[in-house]
Amino acid sequence: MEILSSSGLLTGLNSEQLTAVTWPAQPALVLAGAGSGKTRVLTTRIAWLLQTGQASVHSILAVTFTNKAAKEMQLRLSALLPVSVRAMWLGTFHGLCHRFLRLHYQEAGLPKTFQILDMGDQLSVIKRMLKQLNISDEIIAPRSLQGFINAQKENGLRASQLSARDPHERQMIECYAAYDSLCQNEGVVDFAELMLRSYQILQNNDVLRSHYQNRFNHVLIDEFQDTNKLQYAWLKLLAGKQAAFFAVGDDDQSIYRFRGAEVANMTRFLHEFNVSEPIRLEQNYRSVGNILTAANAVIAHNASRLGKNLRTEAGTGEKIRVLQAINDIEEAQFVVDEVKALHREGLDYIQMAILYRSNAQSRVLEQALFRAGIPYKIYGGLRFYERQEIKNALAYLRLAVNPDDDNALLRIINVPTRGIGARSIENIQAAANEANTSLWQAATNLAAKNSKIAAFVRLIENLQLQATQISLPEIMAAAIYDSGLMEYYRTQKGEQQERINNLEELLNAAVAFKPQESGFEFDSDYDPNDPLFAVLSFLSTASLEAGEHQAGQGEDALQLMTVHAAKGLEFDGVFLTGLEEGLFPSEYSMAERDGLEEERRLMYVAITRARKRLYLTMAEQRLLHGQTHFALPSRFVDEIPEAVLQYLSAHKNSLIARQQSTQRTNPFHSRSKLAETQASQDFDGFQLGQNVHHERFGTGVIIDATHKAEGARLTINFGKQGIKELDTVFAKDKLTIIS
DNA sequence: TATATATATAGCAAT
DNA sequence: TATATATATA
Repeated sequence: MEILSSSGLLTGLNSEQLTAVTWPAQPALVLAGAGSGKTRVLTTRIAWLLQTGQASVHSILAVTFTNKAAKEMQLRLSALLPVSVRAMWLGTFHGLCHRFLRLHYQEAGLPKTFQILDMGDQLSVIKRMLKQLNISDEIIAPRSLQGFINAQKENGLRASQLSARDPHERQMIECYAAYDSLCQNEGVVDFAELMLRSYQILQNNDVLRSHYQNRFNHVLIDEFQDTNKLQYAWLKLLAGKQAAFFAVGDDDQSIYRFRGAEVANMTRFLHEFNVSEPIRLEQNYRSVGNILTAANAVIAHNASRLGKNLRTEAGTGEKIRVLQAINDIEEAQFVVDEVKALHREGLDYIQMAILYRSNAQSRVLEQALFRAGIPYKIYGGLRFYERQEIKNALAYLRLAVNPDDDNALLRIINVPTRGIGARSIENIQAAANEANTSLWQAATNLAAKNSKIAAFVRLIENLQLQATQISLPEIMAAAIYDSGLMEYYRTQKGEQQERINNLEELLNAAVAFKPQESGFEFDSDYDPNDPLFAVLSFLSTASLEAGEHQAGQGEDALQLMTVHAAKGLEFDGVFLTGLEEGLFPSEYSMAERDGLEEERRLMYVAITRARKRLYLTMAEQRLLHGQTHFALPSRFVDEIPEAVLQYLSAHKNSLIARQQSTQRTNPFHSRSKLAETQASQDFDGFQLGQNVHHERFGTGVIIDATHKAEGARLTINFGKQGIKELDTVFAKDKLTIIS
């Protein structure tokens, strides 16, 4: 073991990890369980390849899904070895494709200043296009078209490669084609287009393809289970015949099917690369035994798995605490009380997280935390770069560098209001259609006749000029102040201080921005001293890292996020909230094929975030979208062995272990008084929120009811049996009220 | 043309 | 709940 002793790199690795890290230059699939040291394996392998001279920084392609993960790897790598990480192609799929397209914009048929559409931008382009084509929302819903287009692109398919099975689908495909040509005219690309465009260039351009295939001899991919068809194809194309394809993933943590991820890529990989057996990392360094028992038990309910069982050398630890609250407010209060108690015992807030299935659930928690004066930080939700004032300010900049961006123009032509109303905009659009030009071009033509349009044109022309002359922060300031945007928010009534602060924050971000660190590759075409270079990098970073902007980092604050956002993170204490049927698993998932398995994997991810202490909480009643919902505890809680659970009840801030129920199926059969009074309207002898038993469907809860001419119609959630609608006229004697 | 108010309508996870 | 659209009125 010469290498071992000569280098500190490999010390401390267990034998599974060592096998993975020092795997020869051959394809490998590493099946890495949660908390098994996956990131460590990846970074150590890269360092080892570099140190032993098997690879150079130029010959490595390393891909992650989030910017956070990419930065983490950069950081750890530079701690291991003094390498120039910037020269390495290490980044997210979208970040690397963006870099590629900026480098090869000519081959890609894109303008040098092309801009990126985020989901919101994409939706407005689609709406605008549908209006232009005179297609109403009822015939094609903008959101469904958006989903359709993205799904096709993620499968690597252009409109021309699709065939329709019915007239509606034919229209969707026509819209897809129209959308693509609109984007092309306006010089904008959406997220999926970044990938597809890069892929197609590599596929069609022999020179470029062989250049990159010769260059990369090691291709490493993290979170492989979340790759979609196109991403996998892109990786294979870049790897070529001779590169070593090193894939790390966990099929049990595949939670992005809704955006095209295919777990099947893992088995496909094994087959296509002739890998007989994956390398399994099953030693968990994160959680105590009880938590792992729960995670293993839950995930065992899934049928399609590669198979893996986590083990730990830590003790069993505490039991997992379970609480069912009367409603969402009480649930939040319980969490707050527990957080306070744990903090008093010496646990830092930053070591605790509250997780939930959907962002809408954060509100109640936030209020309770705010009242209690606990510092907290929310991830996700409305991100910094998605706020309207930020998007408005950036739209000025986008228009300045790329005047064909109609979306940007429409966004701010009358923000702040400058007398260009709906009528004037229609005129501009008509003129643009007539002459087949961009809106900007049409506006400049109309400026002679309309003084208000003329003023707007002058404003933008001035910004355009500045974009070639002055520095990024100065241009940003011009976009915010000269446009009148800041003044607009200052004089608007209502609480606009937040928006003003955000605009100032945006200015700070522009001052602090370092284009060299933005993952932009230097090319002879770009002069790093050219302000345009900085503006383009800044705008792209804003689109690609919309969520990463974080104020007050390093502060001791409780972490709030969705389970999706929590993937890859770990905390000493985790509160998993809203564990109710219909919410988690979500009701949408139940209608989809294999939807439940995906939700279960999500549950698995959630459980395995916790190191020492885990709480599972749920509410009998909660307010969602302004309506009261009733639900049973999530089936996933039932899937955890009772031996590792401890049921609690919340009473005046003190916890009393609830008498353990002998009924395995429903430990929560006592109903609260409050819930009853709030749902006391009578429906032929039944009430909302009541637990009932049906001879065929088992135990369920009444979630909705309507009066009928005779009797009433009840909507009952029977958990595993699904949601059923029953008429009391027929079903009355089959139903017994049990609470 | 700009603004205020009323009413309908869809609603999950995120690079 | 948030957002879009319609309608009224200055």
